[in-house]
Amino acid sequence: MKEIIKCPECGESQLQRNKEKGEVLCKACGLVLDDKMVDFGQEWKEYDSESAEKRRRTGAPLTYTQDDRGLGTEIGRKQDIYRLAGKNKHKFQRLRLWQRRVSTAIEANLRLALSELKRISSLLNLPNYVEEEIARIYTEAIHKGLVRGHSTEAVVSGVVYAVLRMYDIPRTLNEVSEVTGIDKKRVAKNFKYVSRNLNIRTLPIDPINYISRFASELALDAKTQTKAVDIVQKAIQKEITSGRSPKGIAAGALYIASKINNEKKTQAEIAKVADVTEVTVRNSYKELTNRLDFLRIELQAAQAAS
DNA sequence: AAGACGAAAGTGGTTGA
DNA sequence: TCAACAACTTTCGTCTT
Repeated sequence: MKEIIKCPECGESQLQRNKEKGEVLCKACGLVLDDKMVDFGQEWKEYDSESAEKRRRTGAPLTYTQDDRGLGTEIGRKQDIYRLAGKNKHKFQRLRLWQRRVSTAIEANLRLALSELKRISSLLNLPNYVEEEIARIYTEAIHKGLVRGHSTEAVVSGVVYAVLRMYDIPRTLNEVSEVTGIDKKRVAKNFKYVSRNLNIRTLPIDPINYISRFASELALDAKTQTKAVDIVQKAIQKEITSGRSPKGIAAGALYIASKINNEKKTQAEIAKVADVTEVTVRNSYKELTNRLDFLRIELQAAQAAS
């Protein structure tokens, strides 16, 4: 699947689709062309042979986002049934009985969880296949009895965040908390809970994942964004980043980059989109400039030029 | 007046005895 | 399990532009 469009910023044609983030970005200059893009091509991806095996199918798509996997039909309630003529009445009663048998607690819970998920994923602009993955993992969770004794919504929020982390989708805990209505701490708790019990491994967040999103929210030039990425990479090499919040690092790098490229944003503006305080931006900024010599030089040069 | 800076005190999470 | 600890937040006063 190759792109033939050229980047409007630098003319290079090395565009890269980033399905996870719903973005298209230019490899050369880092410009984000479309960050609300969702859903291209197949809705699932083969990550390993095992999950691919599970999801490969023919015929009507089997989907995890509907509790009966898209194959079922609701059978009407009693009042409706008794209005039917004799012959049909009997038939429908039998069907309803059958449906009641398969309507276990699990399915009822799934139904609730999945309608919640639908709401969440549309608010977060998640690609289809991510929604599917969340549904799949929640289904797994419920079959392992992880939901018992826990609030459905809370577990869903944990699974949502876990999948976002698995796929490097830069959404913060706060954002998940906001759309789910679950307290931030509980989201984090449930994230750990499901990760532990389902053996989901997640790496620490790479600050670079946040940069393109923050930069486009601030309407920063592509050059600034590239610069910020560069700064973060150097910072990682020097091991300045470990133990620090990735959001803070990304924010600090963006602040410096914007200063260097003469399109300075205030600490407050950056703090706002990065979802950290000004103080954190400040500390990160200070730490980065202290430890990375070339930044001091470039900042001085920028100041002299203006 | 707005922005940047930093001190002080409080919070929640991690770590190591 | 508890205490020490580092990072982050909130608040606020003071400098700088």
